[in-house]
Amino acid sequence: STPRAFLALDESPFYLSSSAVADCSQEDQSSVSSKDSTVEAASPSGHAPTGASPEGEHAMSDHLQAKRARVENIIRVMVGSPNSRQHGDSERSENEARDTREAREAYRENKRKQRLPQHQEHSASAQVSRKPGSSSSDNCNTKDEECHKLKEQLHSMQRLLRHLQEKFLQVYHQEEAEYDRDETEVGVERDILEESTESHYISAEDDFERKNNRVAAECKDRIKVADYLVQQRESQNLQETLKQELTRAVNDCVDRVFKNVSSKGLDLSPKHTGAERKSQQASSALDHSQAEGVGIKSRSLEYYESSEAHSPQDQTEALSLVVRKPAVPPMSSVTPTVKRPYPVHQAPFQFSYSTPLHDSHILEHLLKYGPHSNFGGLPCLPPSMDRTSPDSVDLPWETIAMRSKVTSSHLGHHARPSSLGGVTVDNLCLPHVKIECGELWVFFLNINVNIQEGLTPSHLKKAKLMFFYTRYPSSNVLKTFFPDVKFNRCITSQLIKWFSNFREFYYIQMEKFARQAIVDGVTDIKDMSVSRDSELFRALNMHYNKANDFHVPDRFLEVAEITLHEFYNAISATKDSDPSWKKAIYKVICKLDSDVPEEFKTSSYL
DNA sequence: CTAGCCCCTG
DNA sequence: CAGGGGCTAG
Repeated sequence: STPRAFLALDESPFYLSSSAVADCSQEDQSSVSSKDSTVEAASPSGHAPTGASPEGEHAMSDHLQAKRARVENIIRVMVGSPNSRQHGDSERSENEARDTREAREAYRENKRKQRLPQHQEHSASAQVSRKPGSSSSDNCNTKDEECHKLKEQLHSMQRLLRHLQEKFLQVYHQEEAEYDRDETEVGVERDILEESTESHYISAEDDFERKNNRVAAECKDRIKVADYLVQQRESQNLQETLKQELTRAVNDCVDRVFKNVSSKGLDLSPKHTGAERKSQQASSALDHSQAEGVGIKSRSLEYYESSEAHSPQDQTEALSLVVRKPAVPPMSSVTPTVKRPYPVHQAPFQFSYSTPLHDSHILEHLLKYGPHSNFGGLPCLPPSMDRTSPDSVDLPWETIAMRSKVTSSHLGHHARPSSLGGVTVDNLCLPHVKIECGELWVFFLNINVNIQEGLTPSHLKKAKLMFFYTRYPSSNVLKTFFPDVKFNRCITSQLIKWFSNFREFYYIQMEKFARQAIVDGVTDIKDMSVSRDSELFRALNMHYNKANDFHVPDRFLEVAEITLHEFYNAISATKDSDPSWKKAIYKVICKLDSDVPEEFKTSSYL
């Protein structure tokens, strides 16, 4: 396996969190508590000795040994006392073991300090994760659990980053005397460090988002300074090695997360043309889910290099994320891909805005105003919708959160310990840390944001298809058939409004065709049937099933025919002179509702 | 009073 | 399709 330097001690949080993720089926408490004991047992035996003790390394190749020597050199410089790095190259191998032990000891010291607060952090995050929007519906519990796991992973990564930053700052403070830098700046930096460690160690009730915000901001600032200091060093070697060895680890870490996520179906593909989107929607169509049920899997394999088989359910759920917020025009000539400032080998995270939005804008905004500010200042985002609704203030964030919801759930259900587990800190590219840190933060914050979506275009599509079964759905029906929607007054009335609009169109068509039949001289009702190739059906199908990818139930044809007859009879009897003549018809039609098939209950049926 | 429906308008 | 006004039932 990959060589593990002292920094690999920080793996333990990752093994920890990945095991927690793997155990996601367990209830929250057990997984949280078991995970600590797992670390206790696995960390000392598994990583530190193999990586650091001289005895167990005979099998190690020369290349790895050289690499390890370089890393340990870094360690010595970063951890050891100033005089310990004064010795020449000849003494180096002699002192190597000792220095490594010192480093390990120093790190253990560090780790001991972290252990206690770690518990607090976990329990705190557990509480926080439970809080948002999970009270009402049952399926929220699993999501919360999954969110919780991911939060723990984020915590772990934060600890890793923090540790790295602290190491850099140690170097920084050592060099203070030598370089005699500006006092104020130094003070500021020290304050930042103290403040951050404090806030992270005693943040039992600290808000998770706020922590993230601060971590990202501090990370930004401190890494800038640290980067500068590293460049100041005499040893170019050290600088290069540091960069490579340190950042690649974080990159790796991020990549693993993203890779894992993308393999779970999150839309991470670098670009999606409109045609691709359309084909996605087509292939995700309803008729695949039950009766016809073809080609679901092929699509996922086509887009994602997943080693796991996707169940159809997984796939359909993931696909719902492809849809965009209703406030934004769904299709734009511009590909809504966010470009990254750095080329990355992994698929970039993609926000689905109709206007190109550089993620640095998002980051900048986040760092300034935090996650719960709205994005009104960003020109590419639609203005917040209903300002009077308390929920809508955060809408732009929920837009982002839409993606992360399924992400978290998939991670929770299928995370493989191997993929997220062995994150080694043997690769760092310092200039990249800043952006990776920020993106990582944004990514996890997305997951953390309350799972609280508005109605999306795919919800609308689903509602239209449901109309083939029920013209007058009750609120309860709506709630049960849109389980991925957090219902509030606003959302409910919007859904009801949708069906009201559907009915309106439906009845208008009925009246129109009934009158047309009368004009055409139809005398016998039997001449007015509604079949799939009749003009009336085509009009209706075009409205409710535009993609024509759903098999309209026969019952709908019957109901339509009955409705047409009702209108025909009423008009023939000149009842339409009564201003409320339609009410009688409505009363008839509302009794013709049938049950919506169970398949529609799938949270992201489309 | 609120929820829900209808109607009309943009 | 959303907003808004009018209306009704509970």
